[in-house]
Amino acid sequence: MSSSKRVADSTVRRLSLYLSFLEELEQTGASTVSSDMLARLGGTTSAQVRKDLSIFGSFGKRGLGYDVEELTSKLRGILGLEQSWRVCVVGAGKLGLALAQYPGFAEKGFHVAAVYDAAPARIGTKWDSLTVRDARDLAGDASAEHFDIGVIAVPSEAAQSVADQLVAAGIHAIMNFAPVQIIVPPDVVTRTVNMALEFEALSFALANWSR
Amino acid sequence: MSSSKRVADSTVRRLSLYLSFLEELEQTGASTVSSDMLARLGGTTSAQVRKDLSIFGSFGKRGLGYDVEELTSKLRGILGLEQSWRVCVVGAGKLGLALAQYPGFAEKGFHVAAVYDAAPARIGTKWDSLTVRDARDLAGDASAEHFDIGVIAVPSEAAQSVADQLVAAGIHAIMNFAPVQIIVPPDVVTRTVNMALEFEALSFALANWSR
DNA sequence: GGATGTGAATGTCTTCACAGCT
DNA sequence: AGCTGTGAAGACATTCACATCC
Repeated sequence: MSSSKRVADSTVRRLSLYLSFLEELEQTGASTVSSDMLARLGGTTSAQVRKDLSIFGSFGKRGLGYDVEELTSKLRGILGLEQSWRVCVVGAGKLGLALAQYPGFAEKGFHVAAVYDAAPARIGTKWDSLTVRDARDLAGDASAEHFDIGVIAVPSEAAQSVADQLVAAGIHAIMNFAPVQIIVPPDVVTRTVNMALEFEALSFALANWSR
Repeated sequence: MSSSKRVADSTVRRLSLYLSFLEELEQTGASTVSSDMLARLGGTTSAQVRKDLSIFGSFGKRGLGYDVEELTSKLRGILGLEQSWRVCVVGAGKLGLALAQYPGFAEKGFHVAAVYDAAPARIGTKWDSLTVRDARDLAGDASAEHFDIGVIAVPSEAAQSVADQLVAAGIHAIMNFAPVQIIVPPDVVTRTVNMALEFEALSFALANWSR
């Protein structure tokens, strides 16, 4: 329960995966699921599944497994998906657009409340119900609109400066899509999704295929 | 050299990061760099940097550090970025489009050679110099065009089936952007970029902020 | 019987600290 | 003196294996 132990990143990722399987299972009408089943779907071991879940409590019944509906809801709670988060996207290029419009995003409770850009040509553009705002208004808007998550979808050169603005605006969680490392104060959480990095990892694997 | 030791994923990611810093440094004209400098830029420790590099050889000079140009080229070699890889993208939606057109992609040696889609409405569409092909031609084209990397940019439901087709076409490296786990034979490398997962990790951090 | 929850053992990655080269 | 390269120690994550409960 909101324990003080630091939870490993890999654990959180797996919990997310388990949740997505559980949501599929719910559709099929399955009422119960074993750690072994979840492990198979997620490419881990049953022991791993049980360890992951045991960090947060005892959700299963020995001899039976886990109740699909109950575990789903527990995981949603743990991952903070019961509530809806207010997201502001900075950078109204292709990526920003894709994010703001991606439907699976809103479904999971990530509500894109605003989009900002610095380029005059983009400011004022309408996307569905959103109008691209002037990036300079970010700090002012933030206090009233209380954004939870800031998304950086600008070119590398501008990324750190945007991060600084987001932090100054009181945002404590940043998702960074620019392929650079971002520096933030310790009370701000950052994740960087760096596609170049991912492709280079594939390249490495191919180049060293000879093992 | 091309040793048989398994290299940790986290190490490969950091090598990628170091490389991108080195490329920046080259611009500034710096001729030498210390592990401590690289560590600062990449958010690790100097010991970590040295360990990472030492897996592949001794590239530095004691008392001096690393030669920027030399290390850059070594890392390119290790990551397989000296050669250019032939990429085929399956799924001509927003994401596929963004990838095919992203300039930094070609710069790094990832050459998008073909784009496929199953929807008749999209087949034949032209993007720059690329024409969207019929997904059913994938297997046939592959033998002649020798794709190195396949990119899955289709909805979840279709992802596994596309993966199977890529594998059947003789492709050994797959980058998956669908938010599902993909199953492939052991001689095929996969990486999944799952944005939902990343956002849920942020959500988790926010929800457990109370530490 | 069947499957969970969990200490103990194992394995993997990171950090320390220092010898050794320039 | 300065900074690398690396064995040893430490921290962390995963797997084993079994007592425990349905």
